[in-house]
Amino acid sequence: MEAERGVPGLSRVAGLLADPTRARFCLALLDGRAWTAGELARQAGVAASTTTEHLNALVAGGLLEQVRQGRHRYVRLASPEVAELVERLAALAPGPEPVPRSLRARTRQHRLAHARTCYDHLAGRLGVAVTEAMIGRGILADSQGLHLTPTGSAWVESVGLTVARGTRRPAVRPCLDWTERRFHLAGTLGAAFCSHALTAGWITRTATPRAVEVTPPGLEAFGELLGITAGDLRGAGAETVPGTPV
Amino acid sequence: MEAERGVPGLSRVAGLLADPTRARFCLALLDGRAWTAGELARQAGVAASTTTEHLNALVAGGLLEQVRQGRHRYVRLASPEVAELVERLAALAPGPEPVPRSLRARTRQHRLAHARTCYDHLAGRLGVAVTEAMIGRGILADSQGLHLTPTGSAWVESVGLTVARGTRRPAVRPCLDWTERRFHLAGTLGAAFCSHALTAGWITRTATPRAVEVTPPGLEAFGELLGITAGDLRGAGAETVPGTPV
DNA sequence: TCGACACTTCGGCCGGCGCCGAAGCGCCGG
DNA sequence: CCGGCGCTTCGGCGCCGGCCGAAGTGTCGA
Repeated sequence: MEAERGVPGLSRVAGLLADPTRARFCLALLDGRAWTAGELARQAGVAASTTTEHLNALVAGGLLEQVRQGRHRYVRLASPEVAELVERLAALAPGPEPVPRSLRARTRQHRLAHARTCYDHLAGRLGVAVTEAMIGRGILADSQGLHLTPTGSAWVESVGLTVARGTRRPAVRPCLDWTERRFHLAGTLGAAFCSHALTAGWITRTATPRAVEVTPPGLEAFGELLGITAGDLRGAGAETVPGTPV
Repeated sequence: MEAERGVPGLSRVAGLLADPTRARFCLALLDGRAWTAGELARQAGVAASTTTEHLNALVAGGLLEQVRQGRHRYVRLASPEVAELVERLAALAPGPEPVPRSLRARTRQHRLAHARTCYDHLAGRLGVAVTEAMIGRGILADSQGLHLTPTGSAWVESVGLTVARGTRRPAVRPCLDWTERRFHLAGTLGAAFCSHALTAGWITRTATPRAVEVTPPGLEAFGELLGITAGDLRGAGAETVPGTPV
C-alpha cells in the first residue's frame, strides 16, 4: 500500500526518544543550554560509555547538535522544533507525578515550580503569571488560538523587545509542559521576553539547573509592565508541602 | 536529580511510535477516518494477532480511540493533537523517499500527490495551491508565523466557513507533511475549509485512501474564490514519472 | 614530560519485545 | 441453528538494543 512513505523516518525519530535514558537527556537539555557528556551521564546514572552511544545516536538522528571543545563534548538540542517536539510528547502523557521523598529533592522541586526556563522561554508559576497578565492586559488574546493583539504589538515595541522575524516559528505559541498543567507563553515572543529579562537583570539563573530567580528590580519591572505582584508569584497556596517546615 | 519528572511519560509515548508497524498504523490513520483492525493488518502486512496487540498498546497509551461495532473494531487517532504530533515527528526525519516500482503503486502515488487529506485538512498540490492562493490574496500573511489577516476574516465570513471557536487549537497552522516539502494550511481554518469543500461537493473521496478529486463545480468555486486554475493543480511538471507513459 | 581526566571503542551479557500460529470467543448472515 | 468471519488470547521463538567494564585515545595542567 502507500501510506508507508515516512514510516522509517517516523519510527526512527520516535525510537530515539523511546529509551528512558535518552529521554532523560533530552528533558535535561530542555533548559536550552549545552551540557557535557559527563554531566548527562551523572544526571542519568549511567556509565560514560553508555552515554557516548546514546549521544552518537541522538546526534546522528538530528535531535542534538554537538560542539567539541578540548576534552569535552558539549551537546544541546538541535533546534526549537526539537524542543517543541519533546515538550509535546511529554505533555501528551498522562502523568500523576510522584512527590519526591528527600528534603533536597523537595526544595529543588519547589524552586522549579516557582520559576524556571523551558528551553528558551519562561515556565513555572512565573511563566504562567506573565502569560496571564499579558492576556489580562489585552496584549494577547486567546480566541481561536493564542495571538498577539495590536495593543500587544505596541507593548512589545515600548518594552523594546527584539522579536525574531522572517521565521516560520510563530511569534506566540501556548506551551503546556509536563509539570505545570496550565499554559504559558512560548514562540519567538516568549523567547524574546525571557532573553530580555535575563539581560536586563530581571531574573538570574541559580545553582539548580533550569531554575531562575526574580530579582528586586525584576519584581519592580514586572509590576510596572504587567501589573504582577509578589503575591502572584507565590502561587495558589497548597504549594508548601504539608508537614515540612521549609 | 530532578529533570526526570516526565521521563517515563515521554519514553512511553515515543516508544509507541518507535515500532515500524505501529508507526504505519498511525500514518494510515492520519487520513482522519476510522479503520478496522483487519484493514490495518492487511495494510501493514502483519498477522491479526499482532495487530490486536499493537492496537491495545496504542489505545492504552491514549494515541488512539476505539469504537466496537458488532464484530468489528474501529480505531482512529484520539485527537488533532495526536495527529499533529505524528506529523511533526515524521517531518523531522530527513527522508529521501524511494520511488515505488509497480505501476499500481505509481498511479496511486500520483493521485495522492495531486490532492489528498492530511487528518482533517487538505494536502498534496491542492493543499499547497489553496494555501498559497490565500497568501497571495492577502487572506493569510506569514510574517512571524502564518496568521489570518483582517481581510482574511472577512473572506472567511463571506465564504460561510464555520470555524471552531473557543478552542486552544490555532485557527491557522502551517503543516509540513512528509511527502510534500512545502507548507499547507492546517488548524481549525484548514479543517473548516476541507469540511466545507467536501459538503459543498467541491471535492470527493476516491477509492484510494486519503485521495480526493476536484469536481467541475469545485474547480469553478476555487477559481472564483481563490483564483486557482486547473493549471495550478497540475503541478510544476516533472511529476510524470520518467519512462512511464501513464 | 608525565599523570589525571574526559571521552571512545570493543566484547559480551541479558532482558524485552515484536512476530507468528493455533485455538477460542462472539457476532452476523443464511 | 449453524457456518463463516473478525478479533482475541496464549505460548514460544528469535532478534535487537541497552548496559557494563576494560582497555585505548586525545587533551589539559603541573
